[in-house]
Amino acid sequence: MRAAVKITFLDENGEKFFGEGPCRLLHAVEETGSLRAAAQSMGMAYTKALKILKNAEKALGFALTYRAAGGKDGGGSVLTPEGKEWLKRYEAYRDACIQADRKLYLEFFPEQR
Amino acid sequence: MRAAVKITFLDENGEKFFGEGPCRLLHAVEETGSLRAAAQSMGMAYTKALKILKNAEKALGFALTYRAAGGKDGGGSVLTPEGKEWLKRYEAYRDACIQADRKLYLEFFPEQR
DNA sequence: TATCGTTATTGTTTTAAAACTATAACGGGA
DNA sequence: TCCCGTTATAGTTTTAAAACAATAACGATA
Repeated sequence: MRAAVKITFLDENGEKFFGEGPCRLLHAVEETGSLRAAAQSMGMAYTKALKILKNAEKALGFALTYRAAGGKDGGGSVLTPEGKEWLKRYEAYRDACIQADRKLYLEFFPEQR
Repeated sequence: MRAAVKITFLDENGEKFFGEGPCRLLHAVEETGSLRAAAQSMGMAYTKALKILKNAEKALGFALTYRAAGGKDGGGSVLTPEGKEWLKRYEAYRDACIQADRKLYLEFFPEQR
């Protein structure tokens, strides 16, 4: 038995717009340079990946990725500077929460390992 | 914008078996004395409520409720002593996590609210 | 101007969770 | 022995999310 902690960001309407899914998606975009390839690498439909990004960018008020169609290789997607910064802060906060909650777990459930 | 933290307990197979839903359900059972009435008060199907309890009890290895059919009022459900104790510890741990994570939020996102 | 692999949009199909329905069994008490 | 409202179980129907499919537009390059 163990406890899992999940951090999710909500907009002013209480709607989720960022969590582990979008986080992993952004990393995949960084690695592949393409939203389509990123979605595919996660076993996610492209339409869903695009929806996730548009939704998050709308809530945040800035672009997480710069997406371009056309060009020599057909186009592609890259993280914006703001996107990189947001991703870093999200992960730092998430990890701090996980660490803090794990410590609390040992206090509240000392008999569990 | 705000961050929400969700605490979930997983069994050895990584399957969720306890979180806010089951927690609220147990409180409703305490208040109503009936699993059926508890489910109804939450707008939840009885079959789902029963499934939740059986699943959690199996993972924990002890009964959260004592359920009886028949008798003067048709029967009913009450929390076992172990169920009350588990509920109390879950809520205490959950609240400690929420408080710790809220404090961290102010550190990592000081410009928000 | 034709080609390429993207981004973007729309509509359909699958799928899995939840809700719903029906029915049996329980067991005190009238 | 019958009645009551509950627990318990099995099967069906709804519903919402996700996956899938099809198509248009983009724009640098040859």
